This record gives sequence, C-alpha cells and structure tokens, in this order.
Amino acid sequence: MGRAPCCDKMGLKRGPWTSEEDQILITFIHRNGHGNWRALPKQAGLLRCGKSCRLRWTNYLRPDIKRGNFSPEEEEAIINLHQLLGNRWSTIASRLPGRTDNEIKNVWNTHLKKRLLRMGIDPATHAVGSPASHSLISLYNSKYKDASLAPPFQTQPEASPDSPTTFLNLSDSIHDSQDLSSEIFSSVSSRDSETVTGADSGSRLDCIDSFEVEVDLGYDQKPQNIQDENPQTSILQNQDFADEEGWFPRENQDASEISSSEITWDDFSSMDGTADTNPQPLIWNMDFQSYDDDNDYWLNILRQAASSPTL
DNA sequence: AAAAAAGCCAACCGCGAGACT
DNA sequence: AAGTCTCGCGGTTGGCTTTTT
Repeated sequence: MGRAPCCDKMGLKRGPWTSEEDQILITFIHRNGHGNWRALPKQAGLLRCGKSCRLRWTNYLRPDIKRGNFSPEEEEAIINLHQLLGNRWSTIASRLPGRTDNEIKNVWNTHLKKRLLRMGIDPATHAVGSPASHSLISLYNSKYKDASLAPPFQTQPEASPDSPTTFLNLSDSIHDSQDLSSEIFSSVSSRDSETVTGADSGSRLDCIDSFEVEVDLGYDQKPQNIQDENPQTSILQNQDFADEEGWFPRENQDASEISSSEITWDDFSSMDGTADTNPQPLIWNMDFQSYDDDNDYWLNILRQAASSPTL
C-alpha cells in the first residue's frame, strides 16, 4: 500500500475549468466512459490531471447532479444525517440524490453549521446547550411581554380556562436520553387549537424573523392516528396530559385509545436503525402548519431542545 | 462611490485503502 | 510479501461575488 505520486504538474492546467474543457470532458466520457482517470486527460486531450478531471465530473458535470439551492427538507436531512454520521460527506450525499459530497460539505460549512451555532447547538455533537433552551424560553416570554397575558414559563402549566395558549413546556421535557427516538416533545399544553407566534427578540433565534406553530390538542377527541392527519405531525411523549379538567398522569390514559402502530416516525429515526424502537404512544395530535420554510427546521430544533439535559 | 469585510463555492491537497503487479 | 497505482474521501484554500461600512 503506497501513496500515489503527486501527478506531474508540468504543463498541466489548474484552476477553474473553461466551458471548452467541460465540453471535451463530457464528450469523452459519453463516448468512452471513465475507466481510468489517470489516463483520461491524455486520451481526451485535456491538459489536466486525472484527479482534476474526476473532481470536475463528479462534482459538476455529471448529468444526474441537481443544481440550485437546497430545499428546507434537504437541509433538515443534512442536519439529521450529520448528527448520525458526522463529517462523512460522501455517505450523507448518497442519501441525497443529485447532491455531491462537496456541495453538502459547503452547505454545511457555510450555512448549517452557523445556523446551529446561532441556536446554541454544538454543530459537532448536535448537543443542545442551555443557551438554545434558554432562548426558546426567552422567545416564549417575549411573545407575551407586552400582552400581559402570558403565564410565566413554568414547569407544570396549568390548564385553567382563563389561561391563554401555552407554549412548549421545555423545562418539563428535559431528560437524559441521547437516543434519537427520544428527541421529541415532552409536553405541550393548550386550551384549544391556537396559533403560537414566536418573534425575534434579539435572542439567539435571530436567524428567522418569526414563526408560527399551530397546536391542536383536540380535547374532545380521542387520540388519533397521526398518519391520518398530517405527515408532519409530531409525536408527543410525556408522563402527563391535560384536558379541560387539568393535568393528569399519563398512566391514567386508557392505553386502548392510543394508537401507535402507524405513527409516522420521522425519516431520521430509521436512517441507521438506531431509533427503530416503537415510538411512544401518541397522546395528542399536533399539527404544524407550514407558514414558512423554516417550520420543519424549527420543529427539529424544538425536538432537540426538548431533549436537552442541560436546562 | 469606494474600500473593507464577509460569504460563497469550485477546486486543490494530502491521506488512507484497496486493487494490482 | 512488498511496492505501485488508482480512487475516493475530508479538509482546506483562493478567488470571485455580495454585503456592509
């Protein structure tokens, strides 16, 4: 096992490829394939090293490459995959059709990593530190600071008829598990279906201006199958649940009313088989309406915040 | 309007691993 | 068995573009 000698740079061109070079490479590969990259440039008449040709082809000229910006879904997938796989860009790319490892690496380094950092999330470990969790609480508080309506952020929200919609009760949701399957909301309370609006208040959440989440708890309904409702529906897990009478320990819930067999578990949970345990039974439906493109992303962040052990 | 800073991304570099001789 | 070759990967760079001052 030895190292390949560095290709002879004498007389070989470097730097950006011209359209003429691209065309030569495309034409040659279409006619002959690329069995031997080292020999290819000479055969094709290109003054490039084989490595450069291979890179140009795999990262740019390949016909199956998807150009253009990454969709929010793709970005979320990258974040989730990076959490599972780390900097294994080629493996991540293999799960994102049409995207190259180089492209994904660039997107991560220029956008996604910074976004997570702004959230107080360590991009290397994806651990949610207290800054992010606190930011979410700040967000909650800022929503109500001028309305004089907000119950203070509390660990066990009341469900009194007079209380307004409450926000994600993050502090009640902290637990130690690092398992992906537990990266879910622990508790949500609401009197009814309402829209919760979060606004930027100078916190670490400044990468978006605002977001809206509709929380539909459907007090009068039995828990329903998530898949029937909305593919984006999240799974809730908690020891407690509420109805108009207040909060109840989860064990009081009739298990027969809970359907978990067809829960749509997020893609990431099955990516590497580490989270293929049965999801916790559904207690409530929670519908997230896509008011903006960041919604899915925020949904994921909130999930992770709910699993933070550091709040 | 100009300069500086920041962002972006294609391309390069060096290394490890497997195939080949 | 050992040396050589090729490929693919992840990290880094450099130059162009955009934004900010």
